[in-house]
Amino acid sequence: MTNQHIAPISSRFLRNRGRNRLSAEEVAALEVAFGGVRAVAARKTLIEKGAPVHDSTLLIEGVMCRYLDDQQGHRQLLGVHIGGDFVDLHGFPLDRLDHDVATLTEVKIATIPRERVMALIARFPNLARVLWRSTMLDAAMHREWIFRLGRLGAQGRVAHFFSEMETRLRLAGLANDNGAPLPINQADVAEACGLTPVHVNRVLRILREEGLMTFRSGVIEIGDRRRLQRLAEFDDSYLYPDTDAAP
Amino acid sequence: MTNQHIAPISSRFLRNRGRNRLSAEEVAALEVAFGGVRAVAARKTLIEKGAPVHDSTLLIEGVMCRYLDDQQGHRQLLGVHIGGDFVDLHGFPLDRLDHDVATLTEVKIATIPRERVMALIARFPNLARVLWRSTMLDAAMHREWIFRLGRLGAQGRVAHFFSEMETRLRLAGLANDNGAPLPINQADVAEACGLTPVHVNRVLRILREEGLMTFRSGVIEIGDRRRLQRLAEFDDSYLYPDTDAAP
DNA sequence: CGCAGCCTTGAAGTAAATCAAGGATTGTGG
DNA sequence: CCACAATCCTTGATTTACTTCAAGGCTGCG
Repeated sequence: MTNQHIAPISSRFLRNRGRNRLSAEEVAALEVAFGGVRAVAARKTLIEKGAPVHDSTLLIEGVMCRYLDDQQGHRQLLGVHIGGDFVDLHGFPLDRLDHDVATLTEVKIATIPRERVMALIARFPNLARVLWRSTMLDAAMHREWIFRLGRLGAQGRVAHFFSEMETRLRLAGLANDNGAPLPINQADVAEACGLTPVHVNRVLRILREEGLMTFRSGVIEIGDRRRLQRLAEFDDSYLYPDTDAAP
Repeated sequence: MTNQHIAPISSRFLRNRGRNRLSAEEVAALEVAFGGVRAVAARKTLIEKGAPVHDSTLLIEGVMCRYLDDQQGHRQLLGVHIGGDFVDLHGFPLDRLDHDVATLTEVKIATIPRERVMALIARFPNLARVLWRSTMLDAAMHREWIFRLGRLGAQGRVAHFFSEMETRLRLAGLANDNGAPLPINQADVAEACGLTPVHVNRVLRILREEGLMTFRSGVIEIGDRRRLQRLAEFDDSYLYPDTDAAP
């Protein structure tokens, strides 16, 4: 099923998060609800904590993140988003956001005004379920991040982070034979894993020397998936790959 | 507004998570959808990871938790639930659960069969939004737990955990002048905060000696809320207290 | 060429884990 | 009502993983 022609904006969402769950009519209604596609530079905060939610933002291309700052201004990443993810859909039922949303790379995004989301889900109850489900997938990832930070050591955390990202990129159809492209730096990984950049660097060296994986120039390459996932205590079922992804 | 008479099962949910957002008709429909109230002993796993979701469970009284096990069987708590919380509503759009759900104390619960939830939200789109919103509040708490584990030291983590629980208990109308009752032990706190029980004990002693708070016999007492919240970097806005709680 | 951003490595310091032992509290059966 | 067990809490000594501080080396780009 190629949605690319009939749904240029939402095709990756459909593949990544909503596959086989929307009718042609629903896809068409969703597609026309978006405003135009917009480009945003890397390292820009798009939405500030506390801001009222007027739109929902779909990430089409690039990498974004959500984060909370601590008192010294150090970030804790709460999630990393890739093409096909809604980055602030959870703000729709909550009215305002409880954290910041920023770009990590240059991105292309499209937005839907809040009222149009309201109208869409009133007209298509099934679409409401698909959108709810998408926010629940983010919540499932949140839970796994809690596990990662609460129970794993530095090597496990980094291994888990990259296991998740590589799996998601693959499920979204964004990985290829050369690896999975994730153009972020070691400091970003540190902010995701609750570690210092220095220590992430040391951990990456160990993982590289052990042949488990490499992360160089923004590309993830898995060397030994089995051992990497054992170290990470990683089980992809929380990404619901069987019910949600490309075949 | 006292829902206790007209909605004996869902009254605390309404107060805690859905206040002023449901019509009398919606409340009545929700109330009759529940099966009977059931008691469960302390420290029982109610729902296992991977289990298909046939019902949604509302916690009426007592304390429950969600958790993931690591390879040595040590738990990481993902959330703690009090009266008025749905403990597995997120499983409704996801079909199966990605973690375990267990009781920490004796509890009273009520369940709604999945099909009835489907029928209810088809009939009352507003109820769908209120339920979605409730799951989004859990996600907001997840995010704060990620921050807690990723950016705070042991004292901050424990202070943050108890700040959250005390606030939630108060918003749910479950706290009183003697403090906020949370009948769990230090090992549970350790599993929530990603620490060892020994270290939680040491941290609690410091917090007690500094006059910030005490936690004894399952009761939280806040000594100096301002300083506790500064230590915890705690800001209650993620609990949406203005829009959601008792007046 | 020279600068900026990012990565890498070393040495010293520290927060929390681990290991170990006892003490308090609650509940229970004689 | 007391003996005893079970559970939970408390404290000390040692070890360890990660941070912090510091410096230098790549790589790509204007």
